Amino acid sequence: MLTNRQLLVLKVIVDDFIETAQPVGSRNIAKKESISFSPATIRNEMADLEDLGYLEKTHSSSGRIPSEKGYRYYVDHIMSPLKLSKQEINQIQQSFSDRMIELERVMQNSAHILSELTRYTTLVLGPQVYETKLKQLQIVPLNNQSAIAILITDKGHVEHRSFAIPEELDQSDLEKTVNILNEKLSGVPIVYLDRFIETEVKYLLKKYTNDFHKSYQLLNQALFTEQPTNLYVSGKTNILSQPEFADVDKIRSLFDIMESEEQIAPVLKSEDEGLHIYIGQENKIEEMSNCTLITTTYSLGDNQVGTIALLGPTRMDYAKAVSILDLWSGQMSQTLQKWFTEQ
Amino acid sequence: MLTNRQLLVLKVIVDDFIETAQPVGSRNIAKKESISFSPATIRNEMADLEDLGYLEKTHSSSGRIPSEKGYRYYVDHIMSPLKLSKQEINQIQQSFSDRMIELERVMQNSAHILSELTRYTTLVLGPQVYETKLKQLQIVPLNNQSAIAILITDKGHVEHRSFAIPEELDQSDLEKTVNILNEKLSGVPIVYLDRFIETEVKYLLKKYTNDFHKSYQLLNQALFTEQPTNLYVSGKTNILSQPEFADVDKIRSLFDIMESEEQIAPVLKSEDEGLHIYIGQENKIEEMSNCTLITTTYSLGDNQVGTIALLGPTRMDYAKAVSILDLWSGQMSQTLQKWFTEQ
DNA sequence: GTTAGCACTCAATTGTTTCGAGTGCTAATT
DNA sequence: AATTAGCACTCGAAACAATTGAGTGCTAAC
Repeated sequence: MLTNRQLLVLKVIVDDFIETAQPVGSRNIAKKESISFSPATIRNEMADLEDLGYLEKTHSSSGRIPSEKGYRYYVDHIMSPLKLSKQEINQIQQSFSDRMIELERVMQNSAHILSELTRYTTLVLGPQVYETKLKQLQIVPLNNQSAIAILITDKGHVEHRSFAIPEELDQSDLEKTVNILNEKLSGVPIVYLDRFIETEVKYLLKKYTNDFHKSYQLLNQALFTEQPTNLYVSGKTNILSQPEFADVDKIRSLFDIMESEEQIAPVLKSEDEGLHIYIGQENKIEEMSNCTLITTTYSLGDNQVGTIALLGPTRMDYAKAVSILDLWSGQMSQTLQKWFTEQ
Repeated sequence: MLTNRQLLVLKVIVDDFIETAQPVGSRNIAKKESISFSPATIRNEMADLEDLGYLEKTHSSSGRIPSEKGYRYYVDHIMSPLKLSKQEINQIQQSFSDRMIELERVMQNSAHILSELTRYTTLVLGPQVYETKLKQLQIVPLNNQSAIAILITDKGHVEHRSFAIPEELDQSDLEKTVNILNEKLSGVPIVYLDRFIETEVKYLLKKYTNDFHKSYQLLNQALFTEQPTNLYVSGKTNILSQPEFADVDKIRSLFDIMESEEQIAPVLKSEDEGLHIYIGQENKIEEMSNCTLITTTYSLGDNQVGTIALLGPTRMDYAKAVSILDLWSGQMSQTLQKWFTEQ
């Protein structure tokens, strides 16, 4: 257990290093208002903190920098949430106040604003639309081999996928299946699609089509191919202005990661509810091992529906990042709630 | 006018510098097989070429590097197209041989393969679908204020846009307009949409709706808002492995450009038919001033429908890049032709 | 016209020195 | 017993000099 003074010293060092990116020396610490003891005392404390693993030296006679364990302790026990400025709060709130026609646009916009405010990279995983209803389903055959399925939800989300029409499905069956789907599936909440198809649609297909199996296959191709990810990223280049990324190789590997949804999306998807901080090596992706990822989820009612994250150097302004994410996720959840109950 | 020997020297220097990224000295040139005269002679020629502006020195006793004018001359008068390897040709051809359900996927795939082959950044501006027909138009009202328009072309391209429904448009007019549009516009070639609306649709709207103006406004909102750009970019990080981009600031500004479609798309859109090479300062975008952009167009029949481009350092492998672009654009045009006439 | 020869240039590398911010330890002070 | 002053020591960073070598331009010989 750390003494109060050790706590104070650790806090000052982390705060200073977050600001300046330079190792912090005892003399500089002693100059701070909050510090009332001499450099020598601080040196002793620092030596202890280093022994305990909270601090590191870059070389034998340098000042100290926080270790990952130090950041972890800071985040868990020391840091207090930052009070955001009115302006910052306003900006975040405004990203919700625009007339939201499409959820997509809100997401993109939010990502943009958060990356501007924090100067870190923002990743938003769009909502899993549990409660949205299928406003309309359209299957449009393009020719004999292929067709396009278009799903429109009542919240303005449009999704389309092309797929191959099963061979040997005859023309009349195709038409019938398409008609049945188009007619029957409108207005069905997405989560119930499975069940609804089981109970209502299957029976119709059996009744009206010649080759039930082929028709059913068509249906599955149209509705249940690939789960689309909806990841919005903004401020990718922000991370370039951080001094820890002066090295082109690091930049390259990090960018390659950020470019590929397939690698990032699963990480965000697997998040538990609430706010999580992954410091350095704690990240599951190796290329992020000198970054910190802060994630938080947002929800609709009791359902967690999406994730938002900030990616920056381990020397991140944790207090600010956390405050901003908290504010956003609260606002987002609230807005979703309002939006989904209003009409 | 350059002598043959000057031509040869210039060619050797450009080729060597493209390969090594190092200033080329007279001794090294003399060692090449194609060179049968001494370093001293070469030095004289190089001095002349420098006076003429085709070569530069990085400092007073360094070897020479090509100037932008030198590259320009090389590209215009010296370079001969590179014969591609069978493997390279195969890879490009294969990107067309997959069963093309969606044009989008072909584009994305092509961009990927070209960036792999060249190690430069590939930019593809998708086809302006002159000849495609509207397979289906759907306007789906979400609520009283907003609706979504979905356009599906017969080539599987899906486009959607949300828009606000004009206020005070009464319910019955809305329904009627939507019905008329949905019914009448299917199968109409995109280029004729304007005309078709003038001749066929306007008259129907006038006849069946109460407030023609509002309905007509609705139609315009649905069909003619923002022209969506369809830009596919691949291999953005390739450029990071070029030694000329060791500097983080340059990287940053270039990446910021590449992130924003709004800045890139117009450049590609404005291209004249055929192959164009923009070396360094010739680029319209300042941040690209130490890059070369090679663009070429592809076409359907006589109509130029899209553009593809490679972005790399000025020290680019011009011969290879040009050969690859030529091959691709030929294949693409051919494929489009086949595809649009076959059914 | 070509080339050998030579003095000259300059970036890059290496080694040396100096500087200063910082440490750890010990002894004096509170 | 805790704190602090004092001091020797460490080490990176910056400044400077010396060395090296790849390259040039020029002149004179071939």
